[in-house]
Amino acid sequence: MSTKPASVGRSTARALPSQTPARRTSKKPRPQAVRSADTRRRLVDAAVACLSRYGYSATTVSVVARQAKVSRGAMTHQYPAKSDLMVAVVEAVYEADGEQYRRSVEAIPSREWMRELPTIMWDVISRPSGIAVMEIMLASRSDRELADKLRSVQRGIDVHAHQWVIERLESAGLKDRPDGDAVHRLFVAAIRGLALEGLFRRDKVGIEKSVAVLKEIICHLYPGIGFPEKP
Amino acid sequence: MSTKPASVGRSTARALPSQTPARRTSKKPRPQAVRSADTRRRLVDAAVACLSRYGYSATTVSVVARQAKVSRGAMTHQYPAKSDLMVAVVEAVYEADGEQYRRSVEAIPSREWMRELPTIMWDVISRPSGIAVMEIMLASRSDRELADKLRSVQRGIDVHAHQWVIERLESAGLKDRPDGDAVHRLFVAAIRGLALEGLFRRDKVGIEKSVAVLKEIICHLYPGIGFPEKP
DNA sequence: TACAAAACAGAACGTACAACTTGTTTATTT
DNA sequence: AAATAAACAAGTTGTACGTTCTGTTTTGTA
Repeated sequence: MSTKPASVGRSTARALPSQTPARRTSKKPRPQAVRSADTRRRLVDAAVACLSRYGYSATTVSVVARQAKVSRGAMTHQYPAKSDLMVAVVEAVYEADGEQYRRSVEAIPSREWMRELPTIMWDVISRPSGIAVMEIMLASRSDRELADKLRSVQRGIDVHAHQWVIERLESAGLKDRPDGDAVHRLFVAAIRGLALEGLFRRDKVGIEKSVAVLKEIICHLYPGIGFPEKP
Repeated sequence: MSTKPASVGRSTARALPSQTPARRTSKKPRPQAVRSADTRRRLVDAAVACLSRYGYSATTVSVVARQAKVSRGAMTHQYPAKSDLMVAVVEAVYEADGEQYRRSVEAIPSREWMRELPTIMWDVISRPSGIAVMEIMLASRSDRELADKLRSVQRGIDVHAHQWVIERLESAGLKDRPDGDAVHRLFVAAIRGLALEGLFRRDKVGIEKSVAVLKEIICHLYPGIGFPEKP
């Protein structure tokens, strides 16, 4: 019989080691805009770290708050629901990724950047932030609320990425292939897959060899850019 | 204060719609071996379906049991812990995958199978069972118990796969590249990545185009197999 | 037929989690 | 300086989950 709910003990539920949030000593008042931005940034950074290291379901709000040295209350104030934090992560990562792409390409002699594209993509996608976004995407499959909030963010991101490559190609005097979108999607997928495998192998060298194969392949697919010289 | 555990209601916890397990009417006794195998097979099949559709954390033991039309008791008898079921899934999938590879290659004229390898790999890896295994691997990152149980299963699987390709190559009179392992890893990664993307796009055609690019690439990397003729 | 063991059924338990709630401190505005 | 609002802190609650437990039915064996 159990129509009456049993008295369930939760006596050990509050076992967090009483992390003391970093206490300020300075007397100068910090503007609210700064405080908010700082709290949010720390939460997003901590979330990326947890997601990339432990995966989505192990990334609980409590763990993120502790890692970020932010109280649960502050966290709830900035991101009322867990999904809000995850959306913030995706937004921040995409922004940072775009910046990183731009800087990487600018740092390379004009005609050679295409050959280095696989390495550039690897550097961006295999980062913890890349893994974090992948985890969030996977999790959104079983979380309608998260999926809905992500929909608006995700819209148009991949389109821009390929468009950007096309412009770069043209400014180098090269024509894109008719199936250029398929090639681009394939490269992203390949590097995502390699990054995934990297989560389970400490063998970095083997994966770097696969990225090198990608560089050879891109020279086959776009003969105009020439083969990479052996150093 | 809360040293005394609060009386927490769980009155709505057993809200499952009272799924009646399929009741037998036949009088002939079924051997235990058959009953066990049937229960296990149904649980594994249901787990694969849930994993591929909803992801790991949404694949709860209750959901799997209901989907499999198996009682929770029967489930616990066969697979005491959730991780045991997941290990069974991985074992079953790998076995089925190997069988599928063998059959696919045998169904193709000897010198052409290499050109079709991307399609063959796509057919195997992008199946629900392939997605399910990926989900389990990802989940094992934050579940030491699952990771430990998987370690013994996973050992030596990828090695066998590449070894198998090498043998096939040699029996066709072709020599593998010195970086053949990197190529193989790259192809698996690419198809995994494409399969992942397929979870979020209904655009099957676009992904098929990417697989077609893979076929072109493999002909570049192994010139001996010739280019695929346009039909 | 008797008895043991496997397979099954489902309720009960403890816990971890996200969300909610209440109270306190710090910054901004008037 | 007073009032208001933002930021923060932490305790509380409901619930979903994996596991464990107790009891029942079916199959195998002596």
